[in-house]
Amino acid sequence: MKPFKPIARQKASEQIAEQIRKSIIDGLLRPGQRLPSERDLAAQFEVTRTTLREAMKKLESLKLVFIRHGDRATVMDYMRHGGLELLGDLLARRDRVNLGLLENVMEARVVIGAEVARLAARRRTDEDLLELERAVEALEAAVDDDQRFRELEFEFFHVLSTAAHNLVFVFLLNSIRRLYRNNLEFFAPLVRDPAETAAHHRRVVAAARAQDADESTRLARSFLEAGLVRIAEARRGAP
Amino acid sequence: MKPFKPIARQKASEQIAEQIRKSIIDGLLRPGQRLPSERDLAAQFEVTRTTLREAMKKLESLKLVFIRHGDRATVMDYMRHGGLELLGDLLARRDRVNLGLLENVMEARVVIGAEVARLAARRRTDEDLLELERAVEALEAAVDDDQRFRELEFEFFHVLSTAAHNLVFVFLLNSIRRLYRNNLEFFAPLVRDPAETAAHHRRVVAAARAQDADESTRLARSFLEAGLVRIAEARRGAP
DNA sequence: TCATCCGCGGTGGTTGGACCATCGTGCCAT
DNA sequence: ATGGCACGATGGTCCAACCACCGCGGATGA
Repeated sequence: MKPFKPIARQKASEQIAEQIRKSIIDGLLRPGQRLPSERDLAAQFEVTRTTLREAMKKLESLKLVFIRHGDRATVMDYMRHGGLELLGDLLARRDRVNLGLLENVMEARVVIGAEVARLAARRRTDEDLLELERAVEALEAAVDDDQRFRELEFEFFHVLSTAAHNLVFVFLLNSIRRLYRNNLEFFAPLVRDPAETAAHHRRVVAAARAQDADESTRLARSFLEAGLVRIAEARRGAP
Repeated sequence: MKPFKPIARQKASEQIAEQIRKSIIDGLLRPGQRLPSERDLAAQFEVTRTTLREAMKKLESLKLVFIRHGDRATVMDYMRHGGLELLGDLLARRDRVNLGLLENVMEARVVIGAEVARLAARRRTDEDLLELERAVEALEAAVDDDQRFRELEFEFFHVLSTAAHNLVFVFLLNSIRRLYRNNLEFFAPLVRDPAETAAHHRRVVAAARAQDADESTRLARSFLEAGLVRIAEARRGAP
């Protein structure tokens, strides 16, 4: 199908940020530890301070380092300050941790998805309902194109979270979606028959139409829990 | 007690990022719209490109703009790509939205907190239990110092999420904690009697000790739902 | 005529070097 | 002992130039 994938052009500052990020996540750089000065680091990486600084700003926004004018950067404890953006990095490590983490993601997805389905059924406006219909119809029309189907399923979840009228869940699902997109290989066990999936989502929309919150919750929960089980099985299958 | 609070020194790049960020969030800059070139923007803000660029990188990491080498930055749709970091900005707007958003946050907090309590009761190791005891004891010892009590309660939640052995919830609560810390005024309705709070958390620890997941969930849920009610009441009280 | 190639202007990415602002420290005067 | 000051280290900003990439339109050739 698509034997080639786009090459990853990476900016110098990105590469530097990545090196330091890995060092922190792998524990080589410990919380509280102070990094060398920007001038020193720039010399070590053989780039200008400008470029080095861009990398540092990135790490700062990930809450991996704390930067203060007049003092050197110090490593932060990402277990206490890190956000969901770190999941991608943690997932990509090829050791034992990642499969368990994958299960963790699905675990969270279950409770979040169930709640979103509940709220959507309870709060959806007529307009939301139209959007849901539209989204699920698009889904049904794309059962033969895996890649397109996947994108449309993302779209469906977004519409659903919008119908739930809770921005927190919208943003939460944005983060999870990004994680999913960037790590399709890992989430492969989740894919199931598109037609079956579309039929399920159709039932969720029906529950939303009927404003049946309990049914909507139940549907979403069972669907997502099935995914969790698949991930867990895949984990035990190849640990 | 503490009549003075630290002044907020703000870097030029921060101020610029903030201006653009607000323009995007307020809808003045719409998704898909292309920003002026870095050179133009730098001239408009009367700073160097270096500084302007730092601001742009910040916006990029917030998923508010998309930057590509050789082309101008384009505004992204934060409803589709934004993460939890945006909640702070959305909350701070003084119009009607923020109180509803506050309720949304607590709503999410309820389901997340309940699940964390459930998992913690089920998975806590003996070591986790020791940490929980330690955390709740520290809490009980600080019932007279509101500020310290608040910090220790954050610590308790962190320990609890660690005991749940699911990194997703750890990071999730990190984000919520940051939001809470940066917007204490808004969350004021949540504060209740420290002794009462400590007693409740003590019961959660007891449930974790007994590995009684249902009881743990019930406790956390009722506690957090009470908070949600307070927020909702405050909203109706002063809309 | 049409498709391909190529160059050019606009734009983000990087460089090098200078200067400003802030922090911590230790010396000094009071 | 206390407060003020000078100094060195370090992050923040400035400046000017050049490199790398994108889009497009005109030149080229079948």
